[in-house]
Amino acid sequence: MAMLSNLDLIRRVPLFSMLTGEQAQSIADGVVKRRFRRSEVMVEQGTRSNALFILLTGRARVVTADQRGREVILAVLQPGDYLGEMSLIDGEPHSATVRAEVQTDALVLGRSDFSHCLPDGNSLSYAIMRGLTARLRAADRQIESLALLDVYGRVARALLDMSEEGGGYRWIRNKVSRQDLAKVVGASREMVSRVMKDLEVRGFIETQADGSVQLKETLASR
Amino acid sequence: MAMLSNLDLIRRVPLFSMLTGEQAQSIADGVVKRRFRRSEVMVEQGTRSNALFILLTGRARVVTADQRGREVILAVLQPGDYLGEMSLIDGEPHSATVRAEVQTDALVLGRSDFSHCLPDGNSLSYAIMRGLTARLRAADRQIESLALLDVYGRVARALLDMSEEGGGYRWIRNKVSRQDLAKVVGASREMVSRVMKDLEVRGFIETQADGSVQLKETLASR
DNA sequence: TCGGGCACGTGAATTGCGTCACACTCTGCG
DNA sequence: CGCAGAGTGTGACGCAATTCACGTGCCCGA
Repeated sequence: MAMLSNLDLIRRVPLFSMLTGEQAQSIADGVVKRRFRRSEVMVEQGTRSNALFILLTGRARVVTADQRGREVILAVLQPGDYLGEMSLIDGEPHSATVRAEVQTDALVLGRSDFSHCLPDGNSLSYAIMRGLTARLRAADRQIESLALLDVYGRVARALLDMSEEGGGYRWIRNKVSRQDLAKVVGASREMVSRVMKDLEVRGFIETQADGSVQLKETLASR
Repeated sequence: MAMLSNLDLIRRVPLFSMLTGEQAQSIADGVVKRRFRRSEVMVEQGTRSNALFILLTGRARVVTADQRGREVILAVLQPGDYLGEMSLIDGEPHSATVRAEVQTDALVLGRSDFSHCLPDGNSLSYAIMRGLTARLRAADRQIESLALLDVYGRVARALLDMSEEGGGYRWIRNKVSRQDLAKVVGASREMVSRVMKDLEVRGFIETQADGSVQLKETLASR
């Protein structure tokens, strides 16, 4: 490809197709082009890179992995796709790792340049965006659970997710039926029953008389 | 609860907490309060309701179900949570059904009132919002697959999702390794191998010499 | 008050799927 | 050219999890 100015590059990106000339120029001034080698990590789960990456060429893979190294592919990004926006919107660390599958070029747009394209920090639409990214993070986590964990692990994780802090312990206040829990973790009612009995016998959880459940510290480990 | 004006109600909703008095009043004028009975359907998968619902009291459950009626619970909504925004943002039908678990009151905000709180239709932030909702739809669908389908079904669905129209057939152009496909559908490499061989033998798919794959019409049925 | 849902426990039979082990075919590269 | 490494087919085996078939307690409305 011939040597192109940043402005020319931006004009080829669908994400920016609606910008006026002035806006496009402003983006162009803030943008840097960067090349990633095959299998190079573009952003890493758990870290922050404070930038938006827009793929120009190549291909990248969004993955999460458990501690044993087993991977789940959440998405494959093509030229025109972008990444890193969730972390910019809510300020949390990246929820997944992105690795270049082949040599790929990307535009890098820093946090400050990106954020003055966003709606006002306390507007309704910004609140909606935050809500969407929160749900997307939860959804990706759920996909990982379903793909990598057995019913034991999924039930334990679901219990942790539903619980809230209170008096030094984690609690689940409103009683959840095992039937419904089964529909959350994608397992049979009977299996959830057996797993929860087991968790109780082993002392990981304790259901009170009023139906609420107390979670022991040790549950998080498994 | 005492009889409250719309404006008072809105002031209690976190989603609207940042609005100025003027903006809040404008929302208050456009909003209607509606009561749903226990187990009443608030929005139905596949339809459009062109409104944003904000829970005031009660509880609602977001579910998808397959044709055999087996359900997956994607989320449980509490007072302050909202629903219907994805359909308003991208104009597509609802991707899930929401049912009230108990009697619940909700504010209903019509499309037109909602949309002039959104960023300009052709702004960058709006493009980002569309991108987020698209990924959320895909993620929810993937959760449903993992929870309800066996490896056969998940592989078939993944192939359909990756394919694109071309010359009367659906095609997958860039060769996908079975190894990677396994990481997408959450199964073992060996199992994906066996399934794909089976799909080939039964005439659902046909891999060409160049590595691309042709999908037969009949695949969609299974 | 009684009966009929509805959520729940539990055992036994069944199976889908992961794991292991091994042989085979490519492709790129020294 | 030949070797190494990566992706792949395939059978055997074991186990995790669904399915089926019960019996149980409980709440609620007639």
